[in-house]
Amino acid sequence: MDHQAKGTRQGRAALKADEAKVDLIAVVVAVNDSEPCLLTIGNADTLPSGPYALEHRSLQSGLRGWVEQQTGHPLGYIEQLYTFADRDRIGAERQERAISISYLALTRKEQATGSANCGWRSWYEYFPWEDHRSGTPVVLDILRPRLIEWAEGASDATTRRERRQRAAIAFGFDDRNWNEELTLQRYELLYESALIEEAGGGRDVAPAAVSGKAMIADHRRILATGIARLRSKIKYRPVVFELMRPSFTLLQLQRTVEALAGRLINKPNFRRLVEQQELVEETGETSLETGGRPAKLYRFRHAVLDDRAVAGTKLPLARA
Amino acid sequence: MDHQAKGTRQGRAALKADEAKVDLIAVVVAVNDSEPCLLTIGNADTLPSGPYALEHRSLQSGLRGWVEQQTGHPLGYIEQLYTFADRDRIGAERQERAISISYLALTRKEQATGSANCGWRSWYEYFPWEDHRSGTPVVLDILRPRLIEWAEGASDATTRRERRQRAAIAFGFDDRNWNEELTLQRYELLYESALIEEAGGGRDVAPAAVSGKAMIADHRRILATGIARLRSKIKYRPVVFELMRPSFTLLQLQRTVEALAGRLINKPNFRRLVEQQELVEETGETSLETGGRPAKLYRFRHAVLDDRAVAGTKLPLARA
DNA sequence: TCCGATTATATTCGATCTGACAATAAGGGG
DNA sequence: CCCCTTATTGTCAGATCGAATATAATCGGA
Repeated sequence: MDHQAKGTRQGRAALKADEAKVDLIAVVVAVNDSEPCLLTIGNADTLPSGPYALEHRSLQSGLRGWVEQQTGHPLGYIEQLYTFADRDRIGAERQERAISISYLALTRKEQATGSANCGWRSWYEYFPWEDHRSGTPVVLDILRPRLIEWAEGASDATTRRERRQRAAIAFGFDDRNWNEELTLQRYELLYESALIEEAGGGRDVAPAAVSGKAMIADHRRILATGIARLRSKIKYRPVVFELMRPSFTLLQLQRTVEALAGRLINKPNFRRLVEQQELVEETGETSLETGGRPAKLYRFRHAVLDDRAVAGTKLPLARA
Repeated sequence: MDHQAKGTRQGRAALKADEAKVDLIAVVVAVNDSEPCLLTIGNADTLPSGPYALEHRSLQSGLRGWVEQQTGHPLGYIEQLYTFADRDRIGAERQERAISISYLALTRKEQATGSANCGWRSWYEYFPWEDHRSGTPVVLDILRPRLIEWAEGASDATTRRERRQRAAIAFGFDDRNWNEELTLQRYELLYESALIEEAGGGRDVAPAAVSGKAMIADHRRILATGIARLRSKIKYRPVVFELMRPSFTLLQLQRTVEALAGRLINKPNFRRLVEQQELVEETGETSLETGGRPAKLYRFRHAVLDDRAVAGTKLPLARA
């Protein structure tokens, strides 16, 4: 972009100070045995990341490089999530600016090449309240009163009402429906109310089994962004197939969607929508591994164009 | 983000080279007299922008600062669009990296404070094929054969079929429906087929009345991204109200949505959805400026929480 | 003052979509 | 051969959506 204004207003030295470090950071997701998994590195709970460097041809290729180097995993589908400026970084090197560009990536676990210093964890370890596949999780019984307590603790009445409403919408209180796409809003509410480790000085934090595992820096927030994006996207774009093996049964496909959404789907309705949209075609083979009647195997119809062109695909996720 | 790996693999000098300039760039939209308008600066067709500087408290505040300084317009609603690395910048200052972070902002025209070196233009000057409010625009009769010609010009059959399909989906050929959200895909197709000025060396470009006004650098691409995002967002989040005066008639609201979407909406259906979602409330006054029966004036219900909390609002935009 | 032109507002109807449930088919194991 | 398990197909009522129709209120001119 041209900035004629800048050239005139600032000297060359001041301009130099405008530079910033740029980090690329990845939320890499796979689904195994109906469990949505996140790729982490090191012993700690850290997302793969690295600086955008001169030798990178593009932001995306830089990200692919870092992830492959740190984890041995080649990435397929990639999508930019959000860019933010890291604050609270001043001090280390005075007046240094850092920008983080985060991405969502989808793969399959088997595609690892090297061992590397990395591992997979269910993303529900970090967000125990997000898994509603076996009904409302018990941790919500603990979090709900504390959220209400937080809301009531506000000084003025307006703030109290606003907090109550936000909590009610995000967590489905007062017989509202649970909306699985509000993952980020829920995380932010728990952060604001200091119910999770990253938020406060560890004073009133609930045990990890309730508030979930913490992550380095703001990585858990980035993960929440990725989950929300993915949960929203599977409803109108055929991205699930990036997570599937070449051939699969319809129930396996359903279980994968359910794992991501964190809620159950009505089986016949799911089949109806998948079939009537012609997203898949039969391979002709069947799978006997199911225990009951053999299931037909399907493959993704690649005639369905990729993300950039397809519009209008939908997956049925019960609202009520 | 922590990058232990980097510290070991690269020296301090190499690390310094990883720094990049960061630009903030804004697509500022307002709607006046049923016309969606874009805020541009200078004589040329340029979006407001400026470098992310040390004195900025955050990316958003930096953007607000630049837009206000360059145009005299305070911004209300802001939303991050996309971050990209500018290529083709090497040469000017060797090995310099530049990152652009783009934002979508919504305002009203009247809110300008200073005169400043800026102006408003209808965004359909840049995208004549996007306005379907008076039926299919005539420019499409010119673009269609040229797009087909481009598709047929591919070397192998697979590419030809893929190009035809992409064009058909994006532009609604072969009695497909027009999908107003595919603004970016359409721009990219026209770019690939060298039908617009920014794409080629100006050899086979259609006249501006057909291919639309060009913009500086890749600003028209950023604008396309912003239009697509806005057209998508108005369907499930109450952002239109950022563009309305404090009180308005339902027809004014409808005309604003139509201006953004570039297509007409059925009037009774629009009213039904707006009312049953309780997005607005009557002010008690009426407007006599309509020529016929006076229209009730409404205001936005601020009880409806902002973007971060509300989920499920919908505006009716006919699909067929 | 009446009439029609214009626009706002309210109501109805049919097609489609969606969620919930039921029924049937095909394998394995006792 | 019966029973258990899972796959697959079918049905049905309610909600939603697009389109069209009917009624109300104001203005301007005959």
